[in-house]
Amino acid sequence: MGLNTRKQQVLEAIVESHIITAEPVSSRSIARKYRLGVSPATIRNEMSDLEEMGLIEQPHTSAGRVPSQPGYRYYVDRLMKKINLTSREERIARALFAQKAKVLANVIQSTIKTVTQLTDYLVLLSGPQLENAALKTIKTIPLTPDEALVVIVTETGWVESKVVDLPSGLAADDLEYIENVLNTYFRGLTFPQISRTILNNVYDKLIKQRQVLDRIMEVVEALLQENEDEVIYLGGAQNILKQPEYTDIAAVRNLMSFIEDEGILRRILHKTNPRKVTVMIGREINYDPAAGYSVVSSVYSIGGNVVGTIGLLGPMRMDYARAMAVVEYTTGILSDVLSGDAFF
Amino acid sequence: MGLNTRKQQVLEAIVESHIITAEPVSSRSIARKYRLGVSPATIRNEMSDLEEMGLIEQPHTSAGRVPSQPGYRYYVDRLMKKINLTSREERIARALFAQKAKVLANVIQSTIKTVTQLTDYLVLLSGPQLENAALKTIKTIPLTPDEALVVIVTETGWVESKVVDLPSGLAADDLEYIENVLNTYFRGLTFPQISRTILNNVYDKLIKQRQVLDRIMEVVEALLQENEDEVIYLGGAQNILKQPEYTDIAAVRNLMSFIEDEGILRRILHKTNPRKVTVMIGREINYDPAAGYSVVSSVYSIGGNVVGTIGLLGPMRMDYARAMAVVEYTTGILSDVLSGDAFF
DNA sequence: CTTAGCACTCCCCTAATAAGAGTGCTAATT
DNA sequence: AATTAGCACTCTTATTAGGGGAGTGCTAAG
Repeated sequence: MGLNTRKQQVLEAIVESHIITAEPVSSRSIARKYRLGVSPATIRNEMSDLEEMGLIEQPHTSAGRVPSQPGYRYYVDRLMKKINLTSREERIARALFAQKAKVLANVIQSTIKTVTQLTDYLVLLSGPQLENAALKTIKTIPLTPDEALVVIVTETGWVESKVVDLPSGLAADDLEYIENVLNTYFRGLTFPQISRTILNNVYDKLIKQRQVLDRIMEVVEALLQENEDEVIYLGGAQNILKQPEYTDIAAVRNLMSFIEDEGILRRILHKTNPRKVTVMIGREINYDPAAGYSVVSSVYSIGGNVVGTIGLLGPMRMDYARAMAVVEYTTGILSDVLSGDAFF
Repeated sequence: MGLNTRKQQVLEAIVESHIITAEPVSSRSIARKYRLGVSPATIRNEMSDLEEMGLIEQPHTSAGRVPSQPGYRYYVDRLMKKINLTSREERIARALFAQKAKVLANVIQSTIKTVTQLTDYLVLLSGPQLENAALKTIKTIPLTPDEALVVIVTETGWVESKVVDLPSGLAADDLEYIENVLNTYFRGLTFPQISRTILNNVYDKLIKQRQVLDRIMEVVEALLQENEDEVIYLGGAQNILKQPEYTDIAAVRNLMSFIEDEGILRRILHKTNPRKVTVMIGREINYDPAAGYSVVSSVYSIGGNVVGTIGLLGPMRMDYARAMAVVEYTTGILSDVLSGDAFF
């Protein structure tokens, strides 16, 4: 779509104005606020052309224009200038990640908190997945005669724990012995490697304690499983009520009902391009109830391996430049924190 | 307030009808649905009296009547019949608690999930607090040269963990030695006992590793602190949109803004009577923005010690009987689970 | 004491009207 | 040939007015 300079300027003005005001944009307001050096009548002619091209549309005969989904797409791809967070905002974001603890729940919580402070959109957070992390230590802590806590530590400093049931009549020594064997055989391996290949090997050494081992492997697998199922965490639901499109309850309900479907959210986040910040606009999301929304997302990684995604969901009228800056920056520091290259 | 039988019947009819319909109740609808054997005119006379007593009120001259805050109070205290959950509902609730793991995050999550499934109100959950739990084991797991995971297990099977920074140049032996000393001295004591009395004692034994000990005690105290600050967890925010009073966005915003203030929620839950299910109606909450809401709450305990509260927040027009049954039942099984008397 | 009957009040829905914003077209201007 | 001033036209939104209806309060009769 080859647009001459002025058409581009008009489209840009319409998108940016509508992002701010959430109202249809009139020719006169463009002439006033963006000095294009032409009269409203000229702008009206350009608008008429842009509408014919499908880049903008008119809510009704005598209203201003609103960007269409292709219009936003054109804007994001060709007109929008990339922005960065202010150094103050970057400081806020870094401060929230300053904790060293890499317990899943903590990291998720601070990430969501950070991102909700930086935007008024709904935050979608997937992962992090342990799949590619190498095991460092497995520890067991007896709790009761028939329960023990299994703690798993990865090379990347990731800590997960879970309570397991033990078969009755298990000596304390047994547990310790198992722990030793597991540590010897599994150290340095990733979880898929553990569960797929070496398992039989270890079973031989531990025939006596097979039942316990089974339980512990169940835990390891459960942890993996959780990550394959990839729970999606949500945040900022209050925030999004600040957006003017959610002034009637029907819109809120519609939003709520569709974000309750985790499967959909997962599918949406999975469409994120691992190599750059991804923007999905309206129908591009490919899911009817989400037609009025957009998602800006970016992956984060541990030591180069993608482990999760941060997404921002908002109305199509999103501040794309800002949303992109936020997810880019937060996935960046999250990757650093998780990879252990923290710069604090 | 001595009400004759018929006045009580009329009040009961008004409250129960309004709880169901959310609309003002007319004399005629009472005569039709509740067979009191009198005409609407007679009921109107009674209503007039009830209004004079302040138990019901009229939104406007030609509307039916709506219960007032004292009216709900009278109903809850004197008219309402206590109900129980159906056995099917009880099964649902128990199933969700069937997991053995007593990791804080898990218990909180299943509790909230359970209660949101049983009601359409907002769920407030405080605690559980470790304050009164006796220590069973402290374990340390080295992660990196300068970080370790500290795991604390209580006699009640409670597990908490946190990552601590270590001073540089600490030998692995040191950590193990500290662990031993701590376990020897602290086993069986509650956290307040630990931090208040014995501390100096242990310090003598561990002069060499004082720095590490300081760090570990910081963690113990942080855990206590967290519980003194008593985080309030929320659930069911979507649920409450089902209530007809929240069909306009202003009501939703009002609700949202006041539940964002954790201090208030904490104060409200703290007013729960530890010996029975507590109902706070409208202005009884003693907080202006909450004047239109009610809270039904009940505490739960570990081995007889109160450790937390479950509350349901909804419009004044709440189904009190049901809400009371829900919090009573869930705090009951929660106490059992936490005290280790699980009956599964 | 109860109740039928009726006037009265107030809400809520609908239709009608006015005001306003913005366009599209035409004709004049550069 | 492109731009623009001017104006008629359209559609929305806000306001007002009126009718219908629900429900009460009062009065007088049972």
